[in-house]
Order: sequence, then structure tokens, then C-alpha cells
Amino acid sequence: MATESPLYQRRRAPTAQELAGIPWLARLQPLERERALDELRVGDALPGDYVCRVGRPVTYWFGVVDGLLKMSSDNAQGQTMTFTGVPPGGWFGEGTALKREAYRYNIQALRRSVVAGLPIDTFHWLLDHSIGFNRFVMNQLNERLGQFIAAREIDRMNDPDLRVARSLAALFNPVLYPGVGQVLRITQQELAYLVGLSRQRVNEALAALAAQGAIRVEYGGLRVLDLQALRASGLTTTAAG
DNA sequence: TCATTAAATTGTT
DNA sequence: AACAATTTAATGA
Repeated sequence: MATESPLYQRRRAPTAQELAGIPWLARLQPLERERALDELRVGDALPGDYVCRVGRPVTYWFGVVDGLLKMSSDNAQGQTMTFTGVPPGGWFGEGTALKREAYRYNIQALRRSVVAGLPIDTFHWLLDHSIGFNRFVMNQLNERLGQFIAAREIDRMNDPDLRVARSLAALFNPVLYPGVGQVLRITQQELAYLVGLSRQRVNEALAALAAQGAIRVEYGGLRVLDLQALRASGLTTTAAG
């Protein structure tokens, strides 16, 4: 059964393997790390579960240890707009956590996922005490800014193959999503939801990208062979390269 | 461990 | 949207 927030209802202590999938822990000094580990929680999210909802006060800074989430928002007409997917290694919500405001997006699990949460007070304590943590958050904000600008370009593209390629490149971003690696676990249906195309069209686009040698289509996922090709697909090559 | 079955995912129309 | 083919996961001997 889908729940409102798995971090409240299916909360537990993280396993060692799950901790290994949290990228910023390695940036902390021993004392900082100790405090973070004390407060860090994980929860199992089922498909459809809300990790957080628009308007709710910020309680956690969230991260994906395993699985796949989607970030979306509902407009005035009641239609849902999906902004991006969040694969393993991704952390989000630092903007609203910094300001202690309300969440500005809905975050829902697309598939069974393991979600981690750092309580907002601990988040602020780390900001006040840890240089390594500050570097991580700053780098995170900077990288995400670049991704949102790229996302605007994607929205304006009308070629489905290009939209799929660029969206995939974003999901394979090693800075924002270090847990992904060479293989992204995502079904073609899930990718279709994220990109806003039919599964058939996504299937066709993936076949084209595979023919270009940019990716390899695998059962239940995709292997990236040439990330630069994904990022640059559709761009005309100039003398400058 | 292996064989059988169910479920999930893919490829195609 | 529907269908068949393929792959994986689950089950039990």
C-alpha cells in the first residue's frame, strides 16, 4: 500500500551498504560524520509513495539510495508537470531546507526505492560546522542549476529522439547521481513518464541511440557507452568541435 | 540446484 | 491500446 511518506511510516536505521551509497558522508570529519549517522534515517518507498508534497514544511533533506523517484508539480489547471527523475545517489531539497520553507515539489517513487533523510536541524548543523559538507552542497546547487537550464532546452526541443537522449544524459550525471554508474535501472515505461512521451516512442528513440552506439538497451535498464554522444546528440559539429 | 510457473518488461503493430 | 516474445523472479521438489 502506498503511504504518505515512507520516511515516517517505514523508517529504519540504514544498513552499511546503504550508507556506502550516500556520497556526502565521505566528505565529513569523524565527529561530523558521527552526528550525521545518529540522525540519518532511511525508509522503503513503494511505487506511488510520496516522499514529500508541495506546501508541507521541510522536515528532511532527502536522498535516493536505491530505486527511482520523480519530481513534479501540479499547475493551476490541476495538471501534473514532471520536472525530472531522481536516480540513486541524488540528493534534493537543499534549497528549501536552507530557507526552512515549505517543499515546492512533489516527490513520488516510480518504483520500489530506498529513500534517505537527514533531519533539517542536522542539515543546518552540518552547514554550520562542516566545510566538506558545505562544499558538497555548493557543488550540488551549481550542478543542478546547469541541469535545469539544460532541461529548459529539452522542453523546447520537438525531436523525441533528442529529448530522450538529453534526458538520459541528465540521469547519467555522475556529479548529481553518483550512484548510477554505467547502468541506469529504469524501464522504458518509467522513462516515458519522465520524458513525457509514449512508451512506443521511447522504445524507438532508444533503438536509435543504441544504433548510434551511445547506449545499450538492457532488460530493465540502460547502459551508457558514450555519455558525450548522449549530451551532444542533435548538435551540429562545428570546426571548434 | 533444477524445473516449472508467474510476473515484468520489451518489441511490434 | 493490444499483442506476442523475451527476461527475470518466485516457487517448490
